[in-house]
Amino acid sequence: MKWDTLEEEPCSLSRTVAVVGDRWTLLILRECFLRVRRFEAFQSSLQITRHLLSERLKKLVRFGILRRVPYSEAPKRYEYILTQKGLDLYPVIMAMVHWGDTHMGDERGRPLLHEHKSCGKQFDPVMVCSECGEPLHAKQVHVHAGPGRRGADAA
Amino acid sequence: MKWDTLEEEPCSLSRTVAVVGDRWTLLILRECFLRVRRFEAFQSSLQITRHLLSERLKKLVRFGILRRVPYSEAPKRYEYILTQKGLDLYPVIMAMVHWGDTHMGDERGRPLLHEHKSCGKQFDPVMVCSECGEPLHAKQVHVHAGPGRRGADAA
DNA sequence: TTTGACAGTTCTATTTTAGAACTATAGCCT
DNA sequence: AGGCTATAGTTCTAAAATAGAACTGTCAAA
Repeated sequence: MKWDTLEEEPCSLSRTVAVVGDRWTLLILRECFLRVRRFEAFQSSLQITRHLLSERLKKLVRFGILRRVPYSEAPKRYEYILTQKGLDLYPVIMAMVHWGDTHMGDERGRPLLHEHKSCGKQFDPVMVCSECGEPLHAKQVHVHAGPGRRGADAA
Repeated sequence: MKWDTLEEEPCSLSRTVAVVGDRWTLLILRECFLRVRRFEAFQSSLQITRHLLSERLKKLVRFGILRRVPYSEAPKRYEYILTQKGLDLYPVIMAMVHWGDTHMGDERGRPLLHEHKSCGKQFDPVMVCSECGEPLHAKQVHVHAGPGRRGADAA
């Protein structure tokens, strides 16, 4: 498959996967949510090659997930900050973290704990229905074609 | 990075990414949630090479996300069915779908609509705090090290 | 006995990624 | 002035993963 055309498929998952569906991009986003913003900081905490880091950051900027903001004029230096579009990826990251906590843990317990500032408690993320507020389960969901769907492939 | 060691890192995101953090795996899981179960069905709807499909299915079985269940004795044929561990990935997939709907849509509207059987309405997935029920936003969450964390890297 | 469906495996060519070295700008120290 | 360090990249080659196509094996139906 040509991954550049994936983002044009009539499937929202494909389009998302085209942008954030690779290992390094997801790990870079994790760092972003942990307030990492600079090239060297990403590089040293992830051990990603500088080449790939450079490329992934460019891609995230191109898709409007990160903004490249100057923080020094001489020499010109930039840092990478999540846009609203990027912040909106939080549920994706948290859903993955929670799955990892639940199914990939070891005897030592969770690597990270999350505290909700609003209520002060340690929490888990729960995905609910926007209409009735009940937790979502795959079997309770019926999928049907929407307006953005041509006949072709499953989406 | 050796991706085989990623699953042992003290970070739940890394561990999840090690298993489902590539393009094809995520697309295969989409098909699973759309009730696709057989090799030929995955292959023809995804246009994935048979080689990679075979490999990814094996990996998903190895990690306990899919079960390989015989549906014909002669000739021996199998289908791939989500386990509970696999079903638990639903929030990950739905979070990605929702982000795609929100940020990667085109003028034609959504490719797919989701109806919640429990309440009968078309819905969006919303991620909320398990303790107070409020929608989660990155800025309202404070992260701190848990018991499964050694000093080393960000997680 | 030939065709077709299904579930893979095997092969080569292309693309991506890893790993290391290199470039460029500028501040700071002596 | 000359050299060291910090930051943010780029460039190069080798190794690994993926694409694309062909092949294998089992069995049923025509």
